[in-house]
Amino acid sequence: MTSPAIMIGLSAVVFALREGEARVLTVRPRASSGAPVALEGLPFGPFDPEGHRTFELALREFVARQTRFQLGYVEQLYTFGDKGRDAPLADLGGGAARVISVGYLGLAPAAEAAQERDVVWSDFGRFFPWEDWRAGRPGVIDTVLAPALEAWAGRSRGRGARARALFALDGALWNEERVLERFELLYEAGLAPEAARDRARAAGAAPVEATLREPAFGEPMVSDHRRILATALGRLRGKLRYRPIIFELLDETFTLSALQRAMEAVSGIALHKQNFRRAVERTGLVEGIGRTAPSAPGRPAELFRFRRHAAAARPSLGLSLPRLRD
Amino acid sequence: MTSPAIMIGLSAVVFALREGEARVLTVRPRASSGAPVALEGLPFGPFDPEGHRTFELALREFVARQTRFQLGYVEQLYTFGDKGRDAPLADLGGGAARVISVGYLGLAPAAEAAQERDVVWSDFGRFFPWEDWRAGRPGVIDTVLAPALEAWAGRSRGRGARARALFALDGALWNEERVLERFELLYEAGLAPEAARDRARAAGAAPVEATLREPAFGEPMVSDHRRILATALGRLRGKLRYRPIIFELLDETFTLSALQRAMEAVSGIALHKQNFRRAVERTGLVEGIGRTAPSAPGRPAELFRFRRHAAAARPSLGLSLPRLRD
DNA sequence: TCAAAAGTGTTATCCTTACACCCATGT
DNA sequence: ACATGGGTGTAAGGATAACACTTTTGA
Repeated sequence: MTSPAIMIGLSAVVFALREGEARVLTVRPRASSGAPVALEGLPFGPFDPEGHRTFELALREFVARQTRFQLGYVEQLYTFGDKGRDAPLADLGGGAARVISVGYLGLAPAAEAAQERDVVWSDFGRFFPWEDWRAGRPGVIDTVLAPALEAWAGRSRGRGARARALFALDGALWNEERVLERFELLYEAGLAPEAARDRARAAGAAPVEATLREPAFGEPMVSDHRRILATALGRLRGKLRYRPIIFELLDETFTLSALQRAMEAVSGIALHKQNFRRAVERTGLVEGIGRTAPSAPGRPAELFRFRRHAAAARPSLGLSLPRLRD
Repeated sequence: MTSPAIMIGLSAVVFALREGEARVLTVRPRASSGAPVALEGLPFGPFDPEGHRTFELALREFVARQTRFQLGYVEQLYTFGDKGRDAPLADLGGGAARVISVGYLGLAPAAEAAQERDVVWSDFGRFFPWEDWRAGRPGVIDTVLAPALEAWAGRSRGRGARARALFALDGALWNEERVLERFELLYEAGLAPEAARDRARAAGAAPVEATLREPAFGEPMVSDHRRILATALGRLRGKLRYRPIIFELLDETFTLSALQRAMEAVSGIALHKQNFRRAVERTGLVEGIGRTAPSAPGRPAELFRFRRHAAAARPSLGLSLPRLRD
């Protein structure tokens, strides 16, 4: 018997800011008939060992092809290889290939050219409604998630403790970086729609589409793309603190408020204005350019610029996230 | 024309403490004749998509088979897929397969069963002699590396600045986490023996063995294993600060000095005793157990234990690294 | 009694947090 | 003038870094 083929796929999580909000690039795949299918996914492409010298080059190329723009910052996230998760292009070549997908995080500057059809910028709140705490604790946590998780935990001490720590229940503190663990908990608890789909598929049943969906659990995505997205968001949030990475999302010049709004949009928490500014100043990562931003209601704000050479000297320096409220 | 096969390989960087020193598990491969070949490598095994449900299970299995012991903590590091790097098992199946290797970091407790022949614990100073600053700035940096890097940099401002920042030249501060960047710089500068080997291979020449080697550049390893090792060491050093991960390397009970020595061995820097202890206490991650360590020269030390449940509540809490000298 | 390692006290300084307040512009 | 957002001062508390010192054992 011959060993089954392995395919390598590349998945890209591309973040950018649009109108001050953090967005992800998603693709609405079309069935062969031309009709759009229900679920969105991440830009995804096969890795061709013949044509591609490195993963990163291959990724940049197919993202450019699918979305018509160039990525800036790119970093490898994780390689997903579990059996049992749904693999979108597994039967592309005719045989039943095992797909290993290498996930990448990409950051794009705010201003971007027009998109292709079927490639859209999606607010990530659609996929993780519980991750945005900028306007305070999201209601869905207490109204939907907490009861559902409690029911799942039952009398298991371990499950209960995990749920409480991850979703800030019973006075536990919110940790914005643990995006992946939260999603995995919801998956494990069977609350993520993907869990039911994968179970059905494993049992050999036809894929069940559009069962009644509770929006509080987030929109599902194709394959394990929501897991890859969660990995990317968690990684990016963690990196904000110790890499000057937020500037990859901003324009050449920006106001301090725009910088703060960008940090807030990505991290999902509200920041304390004065303390944030002081902390930014101390890092020496930005400098004022003596001009002010074009008209807006209120006092005009000074424009700043990222000091790339200062950052190169100390690449393990990010911005602190002074929380506004507890 | 048919697409060439892809093989997935798994590489393991397994760290443990032996006699207070940080060691890596390395394998001395044997040529088919039975004679040992020159270079060591990491434990490496092919991933069989048929037999293995997940990468991690496959990794644990083949490490157990090659080394006769079980891993504790395991985490994925990075997936290496560049063409041009040497791939050790590429011709196993007869054809010229492209090998993609998924690197893993594993941590093993100090006490371990006997090894197989050809599997040895190696001090990582052998591979990175410039990474151990516990006894002060390593001499090789100024005697060998600095001049060699300077010659390579020539009048290039960028190269010079990178070399100075990474190797703490001209008063720049040492950053113990940037292990990979330092190795990549040496590789790029052609100072790592692997660079010459890979160039020769790319040019179609027979592998050159045992050219005159400067020990200050570190012992080379098979394939790109030294790069994987550098990735692992850098990742582990970074993680010490924000995950209670050092305890994976210690016994059930340990003295505070042993804890400090472990942190020092991994991070490669000397720590300030009192400030380290105060910082450890503040975290609440350890508790005294009221007993003292068995006899040793000097005053007996109290034994401590890792408080696993305290760590579970705040998994993003590591130990600080208060430096002893600047 | 002395070497060796464990363990304690104390201070200056810096960073973080949390207040409350003033400034410049468009309408 | 006033709403709107930009920008500043200051003080308490905690963390860090840098000192030097005492304690308890085995040889």
